[in-house]
Amino acid sequence: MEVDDSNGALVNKSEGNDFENKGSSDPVVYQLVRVEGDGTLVPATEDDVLQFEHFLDDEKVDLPSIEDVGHVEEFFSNDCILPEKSDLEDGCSKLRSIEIYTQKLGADIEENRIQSLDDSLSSPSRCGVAHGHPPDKVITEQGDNNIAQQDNASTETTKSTVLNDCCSAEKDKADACSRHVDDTSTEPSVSGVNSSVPDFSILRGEVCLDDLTIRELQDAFRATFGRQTTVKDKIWLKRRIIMGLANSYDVPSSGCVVKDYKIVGKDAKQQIPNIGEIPKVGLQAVSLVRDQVMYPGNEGDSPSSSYYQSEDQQGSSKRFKRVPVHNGELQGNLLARQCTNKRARKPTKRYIEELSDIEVHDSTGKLSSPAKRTAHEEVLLKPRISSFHEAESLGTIYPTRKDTLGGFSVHVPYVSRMRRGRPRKDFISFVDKGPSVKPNTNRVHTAIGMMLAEEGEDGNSIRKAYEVPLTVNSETVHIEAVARKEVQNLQTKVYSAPAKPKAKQGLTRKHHRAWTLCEVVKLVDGVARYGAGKWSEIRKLSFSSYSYRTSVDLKDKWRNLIRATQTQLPAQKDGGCPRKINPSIIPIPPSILLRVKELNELQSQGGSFTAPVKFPGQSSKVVQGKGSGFL
DNA sequence: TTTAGGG
DNA sequence: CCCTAAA
Repeated sequence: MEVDDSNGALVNKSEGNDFENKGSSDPVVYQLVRVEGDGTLVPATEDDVLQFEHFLDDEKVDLPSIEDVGHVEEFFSNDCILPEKSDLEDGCSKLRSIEIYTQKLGADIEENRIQSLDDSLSSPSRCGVAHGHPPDKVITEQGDNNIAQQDNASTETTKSTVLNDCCSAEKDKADACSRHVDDTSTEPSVSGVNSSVPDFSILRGEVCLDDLTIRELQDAFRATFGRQTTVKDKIWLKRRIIMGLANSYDVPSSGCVVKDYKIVGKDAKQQIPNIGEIPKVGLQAVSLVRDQVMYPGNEGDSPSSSYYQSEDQQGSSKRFKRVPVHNGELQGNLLARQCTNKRARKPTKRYIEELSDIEVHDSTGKLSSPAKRTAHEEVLLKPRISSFHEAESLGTIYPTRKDTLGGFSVHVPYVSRMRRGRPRKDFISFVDKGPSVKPNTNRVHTAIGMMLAEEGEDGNSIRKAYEVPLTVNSETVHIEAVARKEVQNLQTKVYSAPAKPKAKQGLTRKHHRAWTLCEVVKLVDGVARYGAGKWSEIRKLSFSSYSYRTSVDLKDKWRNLIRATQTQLPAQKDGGCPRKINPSIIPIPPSILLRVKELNELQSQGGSFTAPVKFPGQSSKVVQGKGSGFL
């Protein structure tokens, strides 16, 4: 069931059992396990256990309400405990409770899922299944279930789960409508809302694809990959879905059951539980799943609930706090969090756009903003291949940074410099379909990347090359010219959207070039001659030989010089320089700084600009500065 | 395009 | 250095 992208985790491992109900007496114990990025299971640490412990306190007090589920979902999507069955002999009832709690969470999440589905109901064919079962009922029944389970557990230190095979009668209980929903979730998801007992078939990660119709398979495909498919080939669909679920390309096309990341034959279900893989922790068995719950998509709004977060433990633990928040508030909180995560920034127009984008999406009721925001955060935190799926499923495609060019594996959506405007559907599909679809383009892509990776003679070629197709750049070195062509090719091929001049992609950063004293002197000289602010003039006349210095650079440098005069000079007067002196950095000669200061004061206060007048005298000073032995 | 200014 | 807004 679990879709693991990069560093996430699979969800659970469970022995196949078909106990229909809680009456079962099969001894089951739960073990706390952390799922590492590579899919291996590691025994949970004390901290992990503690993290979940406080859930027990809340458990009976306030069960998550529908308003709460947004948060629950958030929690669930990040760090999940899911039941794991194994043959350990002893169990801790506390942790069992945790597991139970998770069950509730699962059910609640499902409720939420369906509710949001209902809210944003775009397809008339969908039914609000949640109506059939008021949340209270579900929760209550869950509670009953819990009690029974706990009793069982406390007496025999065993636990019976209510796991059902996905093809079992449990599923059949669902009416046609809910069935549809369930089917859509032939993949990582919590399901079985309308039944009083949580359907763990999905949680267990077992999926029967054989019984699905083409339409259902297509739904599952969409849920899995986040995009539509028109393929009607059942086998193909099955393969794709399973591949998507199992991250494997070696998949049989029929009779397959996705189980614990493994594809097993339908009949092989009863076979060997890979106990060996499960490190036994003294007490119990719970599988701690981080980062990886994918919610089944339903008619396009799937991505809204698919909610990946990759944050460190600290960040995740924050999420455990179950603060009852209304969805609206939740949005606000999350938004605020986003703001705090990002560097504080003045709300420029663009920023406002970004924010309002979220709002817009919210207003659609599709709840796509969380996912989008997630993508934002995630991208900033940790590049993950999965981002593409997210983005794709959102219908919003994030551009990637330069490292993209080497190949798909290094595509890193870079949101903060995100392309605005319409999503590049083509690009995503291109990415998704992989090299086989458009191998030519891919090769070109790579080739360009490699070519551009070579630094041009002035060190700016990379950047320029990328900018060229988008802006008009008069300076063109050879490599740039070639690159322009190719990149434009790419643009038309890959990004079918017309390249707006403004749609610059901050793919690369200009090669940093330390300012030499000579340059500084020229700059100061130029300022003295033409006046501060005439940067383009200074550049033309004084920096003609430094093609890599733009007028903006000059302006920035001058600003820095001004700052230096305001800080460095007094400090030098004080005598002691508290900071370590980096020998590789040549301090700007005080004489020059002094002149900068003079120029600045003169030009800023003087109002009427008379810089040229000062030129001769300053020039001589510069000579002095040069001769003062700083270089 | 250039300049000014925040990040 | 980057990114924008404004001129």
